[in-house]
Amino acid sequence: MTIPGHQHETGGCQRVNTVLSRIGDKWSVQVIMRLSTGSRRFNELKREIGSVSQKMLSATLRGLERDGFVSRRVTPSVPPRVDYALTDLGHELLGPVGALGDWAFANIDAVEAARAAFDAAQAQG
Amino acid sequence: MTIPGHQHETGGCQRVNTVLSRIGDKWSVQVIMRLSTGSRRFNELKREIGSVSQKMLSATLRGLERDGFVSRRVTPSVPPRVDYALTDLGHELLGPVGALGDWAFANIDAVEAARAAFDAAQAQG
DNA sequence: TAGGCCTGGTAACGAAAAGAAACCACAAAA
DNA sequence: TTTTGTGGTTTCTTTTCGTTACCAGGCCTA
Repeated sequence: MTIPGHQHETGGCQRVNTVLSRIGDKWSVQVIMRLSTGSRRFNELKREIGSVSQKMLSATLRGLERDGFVSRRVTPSVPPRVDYALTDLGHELLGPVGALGDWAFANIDAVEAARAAFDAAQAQG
Repeated sequence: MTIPGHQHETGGCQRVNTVLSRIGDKWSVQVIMRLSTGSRRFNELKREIGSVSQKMLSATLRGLERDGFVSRRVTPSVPPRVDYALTDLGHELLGPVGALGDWAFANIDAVEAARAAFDAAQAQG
């Protein structure tokens, strides 16, 4: 399979998917977008995002760190201080992710209208 | 929060996330990419993707249909024939999704190297 | 005529992941 | 002395995922 205008084909999708699944994770996107304006501490991120649990935030940050998108800097004070920031790779990722976010933002009304129409058709049908 | 170079801010993220989470789903991306070259029947998609279960494929297609990205056309023959195709909105979505896929494809080596380095550091530390 | 295959799904069940809440050590503040 | 805050981990519950079996109903084969 070849996607028109895009150079990769299906064979590479297994490896690419491991990257896309990270980006698709809602917590990862939230974290990346917030770190785009500067580094944050663990609880700063938690407070800003609000609805994320500590467990999922730490797992998300570890995943992003493992993939090389986020750096983790520990200051061994009391209480301990941990700062997270985007790496260069993370900043590059911000380009296509931001474009997707902008598209979603621009088309959210169309999507929500489609949802409402679908739900109405289901309820009536 | 304002993302540099992007016009949306955090307040809209709840609604936008409902769109991004759909894109993040690996089955949705697979389906969208395969439908980019033309319409497919249910079992054509199932055979091409290979690893997807019927349950998840039907759930994915219903979600994409609900969001207005995919159209579903039923031909009441025996056996019944159901064709799925991208809508105009689905084709538009292909742009930013393809860009993200290209970025992931171009940077997969960097990501995998970061993963290997992280795993090695964990095993040794 | 009995059995198996094809279609596009749905129902039931076990496994895996996500989410909520409690707990940790330690120090500063109240 | 009780509370607050740090960055998590552990435990338990709920939600989701994946596998398997099953459906109708006409086709083909033996």
